Parts: sequence; C-alpha cells; structure tokens
Amino acid sequence: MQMHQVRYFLALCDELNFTRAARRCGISQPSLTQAIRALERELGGALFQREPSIALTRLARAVRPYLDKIARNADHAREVARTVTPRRRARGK
Amino acid sequence: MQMHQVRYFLALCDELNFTRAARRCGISQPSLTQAIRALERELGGALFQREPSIALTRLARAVRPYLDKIARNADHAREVARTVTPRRRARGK
DNA sequence: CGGGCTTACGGTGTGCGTAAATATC
DNA sequence: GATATTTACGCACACCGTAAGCCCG
Repeated sequence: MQMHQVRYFLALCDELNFTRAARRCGISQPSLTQAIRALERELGGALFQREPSIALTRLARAVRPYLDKIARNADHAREVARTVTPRRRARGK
Repeated sequence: MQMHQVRYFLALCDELNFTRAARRCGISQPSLTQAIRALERELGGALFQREPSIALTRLARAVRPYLDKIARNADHAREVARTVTPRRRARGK
C-alpha cells in the first residue's frame, strides 16, 4: 500500500468521479485509474463499482476509515514536525 | 512521506541500530540510510542522533506515535480487506 | 454523438543493491 | 584493527503523462 494510493482513494471516495478526483490530486485520470487498480489488486477486490455509476463497494466502505486515519496521521506528523523542527530557534508553539 | 519510510523509521526506532533494522525490513543498510535521510529532509530535521550512539531526537519522539498509527491502520485495512473481500462467499467472520 | 473510464506506450524519477570510503570504539 | 554508518555509482521498477480505444448516456 502506497501513500499516494491512499490519497487518491480518499479523493475518489469523496468525489465519486475519476476526472474530478484526478484534478484534485493533481494527476491525470489514467494515472488515477492505474493507482486505484493497483490498490484494488493489493486488497484483493474491487473498491468501486463503475458499471452503472461510480459507487463504493463494501470493501471500500470497510477500509475507508483506516485509510482516512492514515492520511490524517500523516498530516499531523507533518504539522508536529513543523512545530518541533529546530529550524531557527524553534519557539515552542 | 512514503509508506516504506514509515516502516523503516519505526523499525529503526525499535532497534536503534541500522544493521538490524535493515535486516528486519529486508533491505540493505545503505538503502535504509537513504530512506531515513529522505524522511528527515521532508520533516525538516534530524530524526536520529548518530554522533555518540543512535538515539531518537525530539522530532523523532514527536512524530513516532503518528507514524505508528499509520502503520497500524495500514495493517488493519489489509486485515479488514481479507475479511470483506468477496473471494469465495465471504462469510462474515 | 459526446463525456468519461480504461488500455497501451514511452519517459522520468527514485528506491534498491553492491562497492568503496569514513568514522567510531 | 574491526564494526558500523555513510557516500558513490548503476540498475530496475513503477509512477505519471499523452494518445488511442471503449462504453455509457
């Protein structure tokens, strides 16, 4: 599982639209397709039902909270790093 | 921030030894060094004090819990996926 | 017949390993 | 002097973009 795959997955969950999700992620639709495909392959099942219209599968709904926490914790880590980093005299808060 | 960087960081936190951590991660010491360097670069500060002996910096201690949660949530997602995956008739538990 | 997702193909960046250099005990 | 970490170099893989194909509305 890759970090960017998590981001792309969450964006797609939110948009339910490959074009928009790709734009939001700053990549092309084909790249997003490939990333999602790779993630689906790794998790052993489809994450989105494209047939009638884009919808989350049971698998997607099951793993979404975990991937969401991954993204949030990554953000938190970055923020905390900015606070703690000894760039100049890191003045507490 | 990359997923494998998180894994390597946690392994190094746990081992406090590049050689052992690298073996645990299934990579060579130089690769681990580069990965950690990249992560330090991204977070804007050193994560380990190599000088006298390997030790976690304040920054490392600050971000460790978040990266730990990232790894755990990734594992959980994989496990949940194994349970939900429609391989055969996924019978609840 | 138009919009959107997928497949095919090629370029580029980086993660990894081996080998050599440096530092520490 | 030996062990451990870092730097140098080269390779392979995968992410990404453009172009073409396919399907649905």
